[in-house]
Amino acid sequence: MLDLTERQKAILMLLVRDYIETAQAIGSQRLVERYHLDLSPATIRNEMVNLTEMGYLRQPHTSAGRVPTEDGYRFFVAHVTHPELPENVQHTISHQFHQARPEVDHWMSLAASVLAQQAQAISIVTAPHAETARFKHVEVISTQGRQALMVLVLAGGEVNQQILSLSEPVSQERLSAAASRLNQAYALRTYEEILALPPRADALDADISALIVQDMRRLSSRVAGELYYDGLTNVLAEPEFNANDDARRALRLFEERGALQDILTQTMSGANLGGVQVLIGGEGNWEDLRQCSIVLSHYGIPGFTGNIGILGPMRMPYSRTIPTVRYIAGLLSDLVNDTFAGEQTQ
Amino acid sequence: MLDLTERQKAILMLLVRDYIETAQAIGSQRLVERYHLDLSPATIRNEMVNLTEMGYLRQPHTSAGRVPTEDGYRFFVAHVTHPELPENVQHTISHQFHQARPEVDHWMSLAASVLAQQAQAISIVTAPHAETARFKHVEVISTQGRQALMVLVLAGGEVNQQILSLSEPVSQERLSAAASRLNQAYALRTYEEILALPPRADALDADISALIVQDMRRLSSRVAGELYYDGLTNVLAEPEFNANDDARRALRLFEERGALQDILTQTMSGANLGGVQVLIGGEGNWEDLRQCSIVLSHYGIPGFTGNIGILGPMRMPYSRTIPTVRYIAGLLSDLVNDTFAGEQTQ
DNA sequence: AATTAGCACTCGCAAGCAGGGAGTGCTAAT
DNA sequence: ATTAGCACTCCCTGCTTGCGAGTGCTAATT
Repeated sequence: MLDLTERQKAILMLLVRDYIETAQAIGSQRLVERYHLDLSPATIRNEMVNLTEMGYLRQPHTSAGRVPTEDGYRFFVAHVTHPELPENVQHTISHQFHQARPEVDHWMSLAASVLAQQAQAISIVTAPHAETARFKHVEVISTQGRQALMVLVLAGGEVNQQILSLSEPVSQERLSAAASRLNQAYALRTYEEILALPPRADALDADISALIVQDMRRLSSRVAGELYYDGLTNVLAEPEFNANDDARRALRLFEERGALQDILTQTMSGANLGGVQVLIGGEGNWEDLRQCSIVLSHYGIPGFTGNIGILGPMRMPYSRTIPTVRYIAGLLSDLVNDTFAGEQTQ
Repeated sequence: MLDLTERQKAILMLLVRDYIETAQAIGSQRLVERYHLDLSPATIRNEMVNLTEMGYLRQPHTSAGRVPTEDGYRFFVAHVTHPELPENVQHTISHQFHQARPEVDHWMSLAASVLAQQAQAISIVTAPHAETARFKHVEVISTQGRQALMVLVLAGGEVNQQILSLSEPVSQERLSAAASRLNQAYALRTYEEILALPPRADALDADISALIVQDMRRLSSRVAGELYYDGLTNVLAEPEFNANDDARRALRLFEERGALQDILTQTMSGANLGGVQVLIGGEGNWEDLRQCSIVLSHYGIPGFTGNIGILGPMRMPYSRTIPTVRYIAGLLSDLVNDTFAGEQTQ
């Protein structure tokens, strides 16, 4: 990447651009014609040989045009200018967006749906997730006999419900009283802080408390909130995924959510809030993504963030996708900021 | 369907069975050989002509074997015996199932995943949903400034969270007091009953109350609880969906959840609790499902039910799928019964 | 020394064609 | 009523062929 001449760079950029548009191997003559280059095809060919040797291009077969390699795409993404999204697109998106009902999960699925539609690919959105879970509120509701439903709300609005099996039937009054005592005692504490407190004297309180701690521990260990996605069918239309079981393997990521968690963690670990990360061809780590790219960004406020991104074919219109992801991430950040900022900085 | 001779019926059943296994047009000779019929291929051919005229079979092209029509599948499903699931499969399933964590949403996604894996198709599960929403509990949690998070719990355990924008900042104490008053006043009422009560005197109470009613109205109008599904990639492996955009159209149903709601409503409206409904080829109503079949069942207890089912190619091993759906529906019913039965009958 | 024209060569792809095979419908014999 | 026999249909496969886009190399040009 260091030793590319200006001309090589120009050729590479044009070629990748053209290939992204047309999905066909690009030949020297075609390149000269489409972009009115002041060079002969033969010269282009010589440079193509160089670029191929350097690993930026490859030939699907002898006597075919050139196609970008993963490194070729990486170079392209690193050097292409990502324009601001056009005004009218920004308006369309923000308009769709402000029709959201005031439920957090509706925001998320709306963001997923708008992004999928804009990018014509699979969108990935995770709900905002607090880095350290803090207790906000618990409610225990008797359902029948020894069963009760525990609703645990964390600071930041994550809600978790769970069935609680008691050793004997307990009245709603006693359950409410216990919840109220715990609310008092645990307000805004982490599960570690709760564990450090003296154990609850009352047996019922202790049971509920144990479940709270177990729940909070599990939520703390998660790296992201609930997953939303949309646009699966967009990607099935792409030529590289037709009749190809690479597509199946990539889609299976969504069914084994663990894998996706891994990817999110590893990719976003070093990223700062505004930055968009691009993961091309699985980067050698994820075999199932060999044909795919992922464009990912954080959103939110420090300590309370989610992820938003796109999964599509490696041949993806990055110069459009990246600004789109960035723009919608910005909208979500604003939303989180308006709604939750106070709580985290208290 | 009335006027089929025993022999015609036997031929039709065998042919459908064979086609489901092999996905290839079935010829007369093949049928005789595989099933050692005591008839000549010519006789079979004559009967095939009849069955074709009656609309149970068709030829992909002249001089090819026969393939079932939608009516052919319907006949098959109506007349095939659905054996009990083998003991060991039952054990496997119920074992996987009892490892569920005690959260309702985990049950649902586990059911979806187990079913998808067993049937090698797309599973559909909706969370249990009360026919009439009854208020159980509300909690209002201040987040920052004028924003608050309202958590509404319905009898039956459906939980809904929503952002509440107040006209001015309100302390957590006042919010809790208001919630407590409303909990007292609205316990186990429907939204119609709440509307019939005298309006709340306090302005804050009235605001929250309005949101509760709005939320409950929306939840009441829904026909099913939250949707879970799994196994999308199973179906992409089927030959009829390769490089075929019918597959895309069918999968898009999951992204436009409205369509799926329609299907659930219309299909299950008349069905009783144990009964499994089979929807073949979209039944003429859903163009997008022309190539697909859906096997659906209710589960739950009267007044508090969900749906569970399978979407797969029309060429589906019904005699396995149907018992599997039935069995898992039974498991879910037991679970709902154990956890929530008391509440609904109170 | 860099660029380019010229050219032989490679290889995928589509079209065309032949042969085989599975399966059919019809007719006549059983 | 059933079946053997048979001509016919049509898909599928493999093979050949020609075409075209594109390459790499060499020698000429600037």
